[in-house]
Amino acid sequence: MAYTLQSERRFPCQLCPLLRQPNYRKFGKKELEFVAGFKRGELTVDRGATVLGEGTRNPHLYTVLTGWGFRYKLLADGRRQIVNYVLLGDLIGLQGSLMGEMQHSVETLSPMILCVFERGQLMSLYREHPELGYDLTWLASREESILDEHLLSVGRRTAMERLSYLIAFLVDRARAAGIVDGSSPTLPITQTHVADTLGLSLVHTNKTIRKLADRKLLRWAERGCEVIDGDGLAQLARWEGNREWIRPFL
Amino acid sequence: MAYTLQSERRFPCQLCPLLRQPNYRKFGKKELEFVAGFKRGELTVDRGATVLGEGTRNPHLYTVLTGWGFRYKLLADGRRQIVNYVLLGDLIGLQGSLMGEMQHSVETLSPMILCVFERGQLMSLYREHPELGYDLTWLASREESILDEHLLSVGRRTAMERLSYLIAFLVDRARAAGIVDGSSPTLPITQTHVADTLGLSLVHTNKTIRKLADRKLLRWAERGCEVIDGDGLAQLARWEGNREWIRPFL
DNA sequence: CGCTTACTTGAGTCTGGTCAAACGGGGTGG
DNA sequence: CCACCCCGTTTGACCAGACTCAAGTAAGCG
Repeated sequence: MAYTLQSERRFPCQLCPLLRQPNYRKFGKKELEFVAGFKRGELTVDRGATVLGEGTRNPHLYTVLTGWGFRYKLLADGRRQIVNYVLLGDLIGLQGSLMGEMQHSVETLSPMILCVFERGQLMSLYREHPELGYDLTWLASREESILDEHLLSVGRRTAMERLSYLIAFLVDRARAAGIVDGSSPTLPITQTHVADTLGLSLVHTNKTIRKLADRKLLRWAERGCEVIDGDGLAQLARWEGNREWIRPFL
Repeated sequence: MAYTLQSERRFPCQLCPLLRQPNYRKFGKKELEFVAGFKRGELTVDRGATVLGEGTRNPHLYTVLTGWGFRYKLLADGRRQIVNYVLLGDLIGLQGSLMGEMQHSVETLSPMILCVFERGQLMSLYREHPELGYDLTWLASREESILDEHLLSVGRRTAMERLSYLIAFLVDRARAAGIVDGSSPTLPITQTHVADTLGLSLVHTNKTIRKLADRKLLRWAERGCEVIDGDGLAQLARWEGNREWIRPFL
């Protein structure tokens, strides 16, 4: 696992790739300057690296600039539950910054570049740029509503519905983030990740995936899920979809 | 279902019962004045009333002054998932205020008195009192970390562990809110609520409750759960407990 | 070439679901 | 005052969705 903290920047804020995404909100000049000053550097990590660990106190906050990752919690005996995924523009470590200690871990699914911020400066953000403070609450609130939906899924949907929901959800987010192309986007996850997200065993997850593959709603590739019919999946899960037009980020 | 919006106030902010709770943070004088100005009135609702409905746009935000309630989501065919409970000092409707439309509903478990705020004035809160804005993010972030734990529970714990966790969790929150007394506090929930929280059927929930009752960890009363050994329950669930010292509120 | 990771598949088991019925308490209309 | 009903709880019988165990294949890598 290689961690690289760069002082020279591949993505100075003024050229931040997030600014070019159509459904990511724009910054005012002053805000952009403030955020640029807030930024401490960039962190590059390999696939499979742990960005933040449960129980730790990390002095940093991160925004995802490229790549995929996931948040999870463990029980003492190793049972794992993935609670959500992180991608372009998502903020990592806010919960730890506010409550002191991380209550979950974050691991990458692909190589990832992160924008690094200083925890300690958070309060000055609220003081000097109330709109950015509002945006942070917005992000936390959005996470909350995603978790509500996941909980509904794991608690009350059948295995088939859960799987359909998850894949539809992920492809929806990837589309909103503008990081997938064309008609059959591919998600960089393994069946083990799917199982640990849905609260199912690996074997049963595999059998459920086969059924959806037989129905031509998706195809399973090496280390990834190729989504053939996202709408069909959403429908099967009775899921309304994320209706999200413009989102903030830091 | 009776809804009563009172203009005369039983709880003027200066005498807010929340100010007397030891683990609820104190307000500065200016903040208190601001919040008092932010307050629009009080709402009194019966047990079983719906405070906020999924899909609606309510111009208000609420803080719980007395009583218990729960947040839930429904699937089209009526399957219900309770995602969390609300009690003293919890903010209801923030998600809807930020994202426009409520993505979940809130129903009461007991008569409830709520403090009513105006959605539209939220931004001025961030501008005039950055610390309060920070506190809102804190609250959203805490909700997020509770949901993470619930997800872990529903996804990866066994029926017995889930039940133990839920009861330990609720009694912990009630204690932190200072709304339960003595050694065997009683939670105002039915077995149907428990089932819909844990993602189990009512029948199986009942059988699991019987087992814990046989082990003398709890006793089931009329419409409620009397908790005999909260620590034993937490241990059985392998749950660490909420370590929360001081919390904010509005 | 051997090792590891990811995916598959079959067989047998078990946790938890469904169906059905019954009980007790509280409220209500006759 | 009583009969009835509804709600919440309880229990038994049976069923099934999901789990565990086990084994095997294919691809990628040092």
